[in-house]
Amino acid sequence: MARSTHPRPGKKPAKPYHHGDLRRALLDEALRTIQTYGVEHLTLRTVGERLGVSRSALYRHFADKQSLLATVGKEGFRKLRQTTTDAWEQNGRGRAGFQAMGKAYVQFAVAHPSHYRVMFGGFIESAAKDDHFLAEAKAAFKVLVDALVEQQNAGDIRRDDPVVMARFVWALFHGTAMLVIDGQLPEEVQRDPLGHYTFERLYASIRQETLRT
Amino acid sequence: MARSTHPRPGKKPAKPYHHGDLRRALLDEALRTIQTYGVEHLTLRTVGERLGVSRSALYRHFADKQSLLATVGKEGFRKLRQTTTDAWEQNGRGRAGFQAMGKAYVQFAVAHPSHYRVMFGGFIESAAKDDHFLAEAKAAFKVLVDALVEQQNAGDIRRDDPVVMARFVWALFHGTAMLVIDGQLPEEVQRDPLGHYTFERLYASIRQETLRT
DNA sequence: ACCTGAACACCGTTCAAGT
DNA sequence: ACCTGAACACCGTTCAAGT
Repeated sequence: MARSTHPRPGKKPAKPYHHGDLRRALLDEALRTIQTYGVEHLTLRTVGERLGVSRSALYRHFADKQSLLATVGKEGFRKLRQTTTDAWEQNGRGRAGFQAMGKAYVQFAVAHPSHYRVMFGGFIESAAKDDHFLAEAKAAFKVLVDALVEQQNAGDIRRDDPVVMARFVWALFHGTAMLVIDGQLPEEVQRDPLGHYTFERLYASIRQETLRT
Repeated sequence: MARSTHPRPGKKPAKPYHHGDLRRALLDEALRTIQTYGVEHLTLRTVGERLGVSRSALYRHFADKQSLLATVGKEGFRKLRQTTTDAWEQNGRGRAGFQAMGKAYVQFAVAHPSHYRVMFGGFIESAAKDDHFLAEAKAAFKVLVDALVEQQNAGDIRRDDPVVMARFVWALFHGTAMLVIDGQLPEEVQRDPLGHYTFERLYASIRQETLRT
């Protein structure tokens, strides 16, 4: 553990300067600021100050503010993936699991509106969306595709191209989430994010029609 | 038409200082900057400079940057309303008109992504959303509701609460628009914004089922 | 009534210098 | 290797002063 000589593979020398893990601390503090005050109020100076660190210390760990933001967004996609996966698996998959997944999706956005906006709101310039970011976003989308494929195999829903179906479903979840956190939907809808009606109509549109022979 | 004596008590003295209508010019220039470089690159200084006017001249016409942005957003809702109304009316209403309306909606977002983001992306703080802004947003939504009611009366679609239906449809349009302008959907989808599949599934979910007696 | 110009309190980012 | 502190070129907003 006392190794301080390492060419590349070394990422964390385990012997820090100020913090145990300043990079992690910066990310946490940034997220905290974003959640509390919104992305537009996130300043590197305050983040540094709050950690008792110079405002330029951040540049040891991130290329710039965009890079910090991209990492925050990336971690958002990971959390979103986990919460939707859990909802799907812990609610018996199938139709009930799928509904739980949709609710979990929208609820994530409602619970972390600013974080969700960082992921989708155009704050991260495309130049900053590195491979890790894109991979994480893709993985979150794949959860949806997988859930659809499984329901297709169970004969519950239509056998359309699952990726095309997933985009359709995603648009509905995403649109609902965005409208809710933008305050465009009334209070009542905020309490029941992905409402019964929405899911009923969604499922009606993708379920396997019983063939009339 | 040659009236320079205007209806409402002294708004524009018709005798300007620098520009014929600096307020209008500021809005146009702001929108131009937003469309070209994005909201996050909009600075009052550059807007002023570009119009050959001091950077503080703006404060004669708007309370602050938020107020300018709110007006830009408000005008976006008006344009959106006009384009969707036109699509609906010029395509024979009914199912075809409704599809045209959906396409027009998403196409508006694709053609003016930054403008659309100003309207929905949380750039305008809720304090800045005055009555005019909210009224314009509401009016844009009403177009959708009206189109649904008309289709209900024609017996084409379900007789659910039209406002609830409209929210459902809106979420789908909005989600599609947002995902497209965020680059989350592949190129092909960008060229055909509200794809055939999406509309097919949407209409299947809201159309009036033929009753089997 | 409308606009200017200087001033203020903020930004993100860079870079020589410290340990 | 990691961080500091001063410097730079930017912001939005205010306000006395000009016409």
